[in-house]
Amino acid sequence: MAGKVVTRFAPSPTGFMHVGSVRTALYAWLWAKKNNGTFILRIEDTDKDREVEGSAEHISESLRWLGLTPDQGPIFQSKRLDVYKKYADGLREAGHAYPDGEALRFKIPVKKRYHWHDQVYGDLTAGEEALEDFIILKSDGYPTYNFAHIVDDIEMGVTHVMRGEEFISSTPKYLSLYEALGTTPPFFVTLPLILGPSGQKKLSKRDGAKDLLDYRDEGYLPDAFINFLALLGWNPGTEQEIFSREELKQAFDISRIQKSGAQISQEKLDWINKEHMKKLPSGEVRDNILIRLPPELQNEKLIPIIFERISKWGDTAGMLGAGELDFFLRRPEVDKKKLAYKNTPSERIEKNLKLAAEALKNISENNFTRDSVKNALDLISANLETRGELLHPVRYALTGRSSSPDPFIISEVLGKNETIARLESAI
RNA sequence: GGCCUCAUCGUCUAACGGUCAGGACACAAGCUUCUCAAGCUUGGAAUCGGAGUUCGAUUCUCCGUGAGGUCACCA
Repeated sequence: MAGKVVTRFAPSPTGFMHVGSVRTALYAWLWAKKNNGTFILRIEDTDKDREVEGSAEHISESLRWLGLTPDQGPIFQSKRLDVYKKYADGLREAGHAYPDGEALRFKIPVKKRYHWHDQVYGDLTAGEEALEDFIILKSDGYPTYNFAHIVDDIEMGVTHVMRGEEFISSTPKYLSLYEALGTTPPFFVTLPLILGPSGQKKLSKRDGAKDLLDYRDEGYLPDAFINFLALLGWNPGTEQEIFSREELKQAFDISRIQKSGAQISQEKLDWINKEHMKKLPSGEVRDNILIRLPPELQNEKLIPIIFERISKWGDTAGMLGAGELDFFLRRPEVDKKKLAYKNTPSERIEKNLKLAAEALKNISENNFTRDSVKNALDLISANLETRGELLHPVRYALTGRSSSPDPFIISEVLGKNETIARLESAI
């Protein structure tokens, strides 16, 4: 197509952003970036009754988190009342609008059936039933959405209008307005709905849609979140699923946007997030985990143990909350029955624990590492029927848990003295 | 209800009218392990139904069915 691509994201400031609206923003941003175009943020604040204080800032912050930086904006419609007035006057003078009380109503020139082309849905049609003379300026002087968004899209040179499927049926209104204004409509890029987790309904706040910033606070990576969102209603046509931001810009294409609604899946999001986490430099992993650990657990050695078990930073708190790391903080309570491995008699368990303690005492304090502990214990278990009858009681004595990371690394973290003390306490 | 849109594994999805209907998440089993996690391997799992067009329909057409959207001085 000729000319520069201009897209916009035009939310109304009526609350927080959820996944559905962000996906629209993402696609508009991707398309603009892919084409070296312009991405505009426009706040459609023309309903002062429904407006929620702070939500415009909240929207900007959400976009900032995801790195969907607008090239222009935020532009507030409430500050452009003169523009709408000018257009409205023009329509009125041309006989395309007439007063209705304090309000101004658009006069539908011809009630007819409209056929138009959508970049995603193909040829669409909607009938005269959608065409009643509609309000363009409200009695309070503010324009309606129907009018304001079209004026702005014209004024701002928007080339691709991206929005949800719910706007298909009102498109005849827009087309008749474009006609009356003597303007060629932009490309319509209608996006499939995002469905709530419960079932088949459009995602909404009532349906349990989460505030986007909650995802940030749970410790998802912005690039992973974008990756996940992009794949919800679009696919690259290849089997690649993990995309960097740059790769996404390259690969994204309107022609591969899906028509049917997509249900959001936390599992897939977590998986994608983990895949992105694995690519992070170790310093970043370290910082993100340490910052979520209490002072007593500021230990580098815990990082790989935790990293392996989380799919987002916030899961660290989950592990803490579930007590999975308590044994690093204090000596566990040892239940004698749980010390046993399968049917191994308690005398054998006791003997094995003693052997373990003896062996570990022979390791020097500054060589008390995962490897040396493992070697020492391996020598003992080589003479046993199963490694379990040694390793299970050792692990349980150290942690008080029936499942945990391996006892070697735990020993290293606890240190020689504490490790041996716990073994002896269990004996 | 009128009008509009959509329809492939549980979920996200792939397949110029010709594929054993592919991949991923999730799930299950096995391997590895003392357990957990991770990793590797394997497996089950789908074209909504009925006509038609065609040598051949997931794919094109029609009719059903189902689901969703929309019918404001809300966006």
